[in-house]
Amino acid sequence: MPVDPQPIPSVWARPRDRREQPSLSREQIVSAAVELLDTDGIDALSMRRLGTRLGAGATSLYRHVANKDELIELVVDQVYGELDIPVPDPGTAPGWRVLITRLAHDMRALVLAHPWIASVLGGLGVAYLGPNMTRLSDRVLGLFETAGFPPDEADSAVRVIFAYVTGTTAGEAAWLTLLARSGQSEQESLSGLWPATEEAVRDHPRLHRSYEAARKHDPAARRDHNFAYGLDRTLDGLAVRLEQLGRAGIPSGANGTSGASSTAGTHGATGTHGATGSERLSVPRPMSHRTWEKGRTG
Amino acid sequence: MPVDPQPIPSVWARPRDRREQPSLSREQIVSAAVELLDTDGIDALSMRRLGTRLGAGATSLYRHVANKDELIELVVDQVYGELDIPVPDPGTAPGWRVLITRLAHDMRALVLAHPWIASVLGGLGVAYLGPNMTRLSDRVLGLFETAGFPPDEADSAVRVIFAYVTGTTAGEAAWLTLLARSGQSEQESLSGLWPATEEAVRDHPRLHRSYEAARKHDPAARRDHNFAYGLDRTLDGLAVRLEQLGRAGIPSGANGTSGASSTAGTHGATGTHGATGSERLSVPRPMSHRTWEKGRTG
DNA sequence: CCAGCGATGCGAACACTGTGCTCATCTTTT
DNA sequence: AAAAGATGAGCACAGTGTTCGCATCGCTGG
Repeated sequence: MPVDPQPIPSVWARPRDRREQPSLSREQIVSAAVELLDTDGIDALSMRRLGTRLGAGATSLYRHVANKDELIELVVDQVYGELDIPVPDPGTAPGWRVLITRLAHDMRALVLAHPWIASVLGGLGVAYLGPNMTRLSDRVLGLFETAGFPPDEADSAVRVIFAYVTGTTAGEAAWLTLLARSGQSEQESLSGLWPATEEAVRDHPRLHRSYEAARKHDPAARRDHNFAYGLDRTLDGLAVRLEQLGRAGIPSGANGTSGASSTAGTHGATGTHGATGSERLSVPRPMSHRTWEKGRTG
Repeated sequence: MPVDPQPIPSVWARPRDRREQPSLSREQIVSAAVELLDTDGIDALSMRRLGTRLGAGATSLYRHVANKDELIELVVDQVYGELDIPVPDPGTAPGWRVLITRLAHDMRALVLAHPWIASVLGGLGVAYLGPNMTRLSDRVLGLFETAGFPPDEADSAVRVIFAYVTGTTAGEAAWLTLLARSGQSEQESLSGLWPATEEAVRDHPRLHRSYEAARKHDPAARRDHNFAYGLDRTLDGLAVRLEQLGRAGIPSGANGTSGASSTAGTHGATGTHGATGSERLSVPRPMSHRTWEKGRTG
């Protein structure tokens, strides 16, 4: 139910207070919040608990932070600030692929070190205008541009790896959170879940075999492997595109090495391409599902 | 603070009641919950509201559902049930790429139709043993296997596109939720956010230019394009791998066409990433940043 | 030096939340 | 018909985010 129009609330849109460093600063609050989140998880973050943790009353925090949502925006940006981002150094040794690989692994490590981020990423606006997030985006954008992506496409490329990393790590983080809550080891938990798993995959032979095979390996190592595997595939895909672009900017048509690649390099129009007959797929087609008439409010 | 070991709670691990269809059934509850979520969003889902919506008392629901978390597990699986999954039909017309593309677009449409899923995906366990989720996984697994992936690798391949799709759509869904809450159109919201955006990207010329360029296009079309672009890149990457596999099952090493592709085809060890010496990155390492010593209030 | 004043901290209060406990009612089985 | 068990609902409890009004602190101007 759409309310009457009002500007979207965001920390970064709201002007800061005049006073820069009062006795209890915004920075202290978000740092304490991160600490609390890291030690006790997302459910433990309440304004009251955070207040007492700071030796302050619960409601005092509202002098420095408008909302709990706003606090979380700040907290997320602070955590992203822990990343050191590879600078695009044109011409010198480490290629874009190495740098992006390193960054992706660092981002994963970051999320796994603060698993509560997973619970929060999907709930908060994507308007990530925080200073650390913008810095990250800008640098990676530059990295892709020096790698050879035209400026308007580099943005799309950045989104691809960000999507992959957050998609994978969100699932991992959720699992790790569940694990921490149960107090069991990863092996123990999986063993405890095994009967239910076996029951659930009874009618799905392929999945059953997959789970069975996975059972024989160390879970953490398996997650590491899966992440690296998917990252390599994604980077392969970007490399293919880069190769296409390198061949004198031919946007579509004859593909030399890989499978059919469809999307054109510019916005707005879908690409025409080889003989796979999937041109409509580059653009959202109206889904033929009963899902549609249900929820579309706007 | 690990609690003493206790089995991980999951709906699918708990035995169902003997009684199959009582007057107020579990199915009714989750259907009503989906309805409530679709119309009023995630914040509107409370047990009391859901109860009154069903003409029942609030606490009556606990006879059929153990938790709110459990309810959400059920709700998510029900929504995933709306997907019709392409069956792997070996030899016949539509190739794996077309089928996966269609499925990915369907999954995106599904999440966008139920944007609250984004708020919930990261918070809930990955132990998706729900019947619809297992069915989906099994079919897609089969699809990749018939495409040419060896069984132990197909699982990793499935994860790649799932990660990409959920990663992208989670961000989109969060944005759409924010939008719906504000009651503005996408254009209006972006315009209202523009001053803050310009301020935030002031010191980041590349990002600034990117935002500026994006401003000239229809936001929804841009999101569509970005999704299709990333999906094509991801599929390109998988196609490359498939090609490698096709060349007589060389698991790693000599790459013919694309950039360095490294990960070995088997589980158990993380891939060696060329000469970067980044093996420590596969495991969460403590970050070395200024963020750390800040919040030490004690 | 002191008055003033805005910025800050905080207790009480409000409208909610998820959920355990208890008891009445209803359905099914013996 | 009687016994047994499943189901619905009210009450209560411990929390939650957030607002409001009041007390207090530190700094500024006279």
